[in-house]
This record gives sequence, C-alpha cells and structure tokens, in this order.
Amino acid sequence: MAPVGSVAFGADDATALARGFAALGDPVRLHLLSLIAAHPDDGVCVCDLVEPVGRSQPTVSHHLKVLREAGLVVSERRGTWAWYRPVPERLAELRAALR
Amino acid sequence: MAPVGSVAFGADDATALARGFAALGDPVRLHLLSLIAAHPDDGVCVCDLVEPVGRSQPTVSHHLKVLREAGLVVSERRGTWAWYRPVPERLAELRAALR
DNA sequence: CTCCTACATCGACCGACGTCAATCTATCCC
DNA sequence: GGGATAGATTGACGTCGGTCGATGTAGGAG
Repeated sequence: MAPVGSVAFGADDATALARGFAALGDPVRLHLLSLIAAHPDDGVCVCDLVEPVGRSQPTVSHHLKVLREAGLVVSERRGTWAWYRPVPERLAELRAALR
Repeated sequence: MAPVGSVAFGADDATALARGFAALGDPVRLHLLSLIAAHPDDGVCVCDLVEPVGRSQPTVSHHLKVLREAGLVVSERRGTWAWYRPVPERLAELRAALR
C-alpha cells in the first residue's frame, strides 16, 4: 500500500485507506477495538463489550459492524455468543500508510 | 499515548486519537496529506493543491482546516500564498496508537 | 415445543460532514 | 488609492453517521 508521503497516490488506495481510518475515527469504536485487541488470541465476547463503552447494545452492534466491514476485526459465533478478534494485518496496513 | 491494544484506555485519549483518525478518514484529505507530506522541508503552496484533488478552492480550504485542527499539518503565510507542511510527530503518534 | 438469552437488524431522529457559489480579507503591483 | 490574485469564511443543500427503542433471529435450557 502506498504511504501517505508517496507522490503517486491512486484514488482507489485513498478510498480503501480512508475507509479504514474512518472506522478508527470514533471514540467508541477506538475503545471497542482496544478492548478486542487486548485479547488477540481467544477474542472477546460482545457481552463483555456493551457495559464498558456505555452505549446501548444496538449501538455497540452497529459499531462492531463498521469495524468488521473496515476489516479491522472478525467475528465468530460460539453457541449463543459472538466473539470478536482483531486483524493485526489490517492494523499494520494502516500503520504502514502513515509514513 | 496508550496503544489500541492497551487495557486502560481513557476517554480523553480516545477522543484525541479519534479526532486524528477521523481527519484521515476522507479520500480527499488523504490525498492532500500525501501531497503535503511529499515536501516535508519547504512545504507546499495551496495553489498547487486545488487542481490535483479535483475539488473547488473552498472545499480544499475546508479540508486543509480539518487537517490543521487535527494537528496533522501546519500552515504558514508567505506573502500572498499559504504554505502547508506536515507534522511528522503527529503522524508518528497516530501510527504508534495502532499497536 | 416453549421460554429465555445474546446478538443483529430496522426505523426514526438529529446533528455532523462534504460540497460549491458567493463573499470577505489580505497581499502584491502599478 | 485601485485593481488583481490567493486563500479563508459564510451560507445553503443533500447526504451520512451515531444513537436508541422496537423488533427479528438463532441458539440453549427445560
């Protein structure tokens, strides 16, 4: 992925990157991501995310969807519960763009 | 600044970080920043930014203001023209948060 | 099958955002 | 001063995004 400092900067790259950064551009989502990234291996149950961020369950679900569609996290169903894990490659991708 | 993966994640930190990432969450601003960051030393004249991004002059001015208020760039007047330079420390700050 | 729980989706509200035309401000040149 | 140019600001418009209550869906327990 082309870094921000690159002279050549395609519109496609910009859109893809912007999508990722936009997902990080909300305090609640940043908080959610920090909670999820704190458990990279086993992941985190959604039931443990609602209370810490102080938002309603639908709102949390909405933000998780944004993070999912931005490729920053992945979800997995374990019985009744949904578990979320971070996608470190995507984080590295965005980090690499900030050079 | 606390990384995303940190357990302790203050609301203030989250807001400050989100502000920065939100500024990066738009293709036009990402494009502008890439053009500005391509000349870290002398900076770039606004007159050389309008045409490449394909937006009106007021729109470009608006996006530059967002980047400025997010701390990602600084502006300086040189006679009739305004020159913008990147703030690498701020970029590093955001990059460091993505760990 | 029925009830309960966990999570997603829907609908609505409202404020924020991207965009441009028009205008204002400041600087330069004559 | 007067005119020209660069850039910021304003105002308006349409869209997007965050939020919640209500509802839908799927799995577990009995």
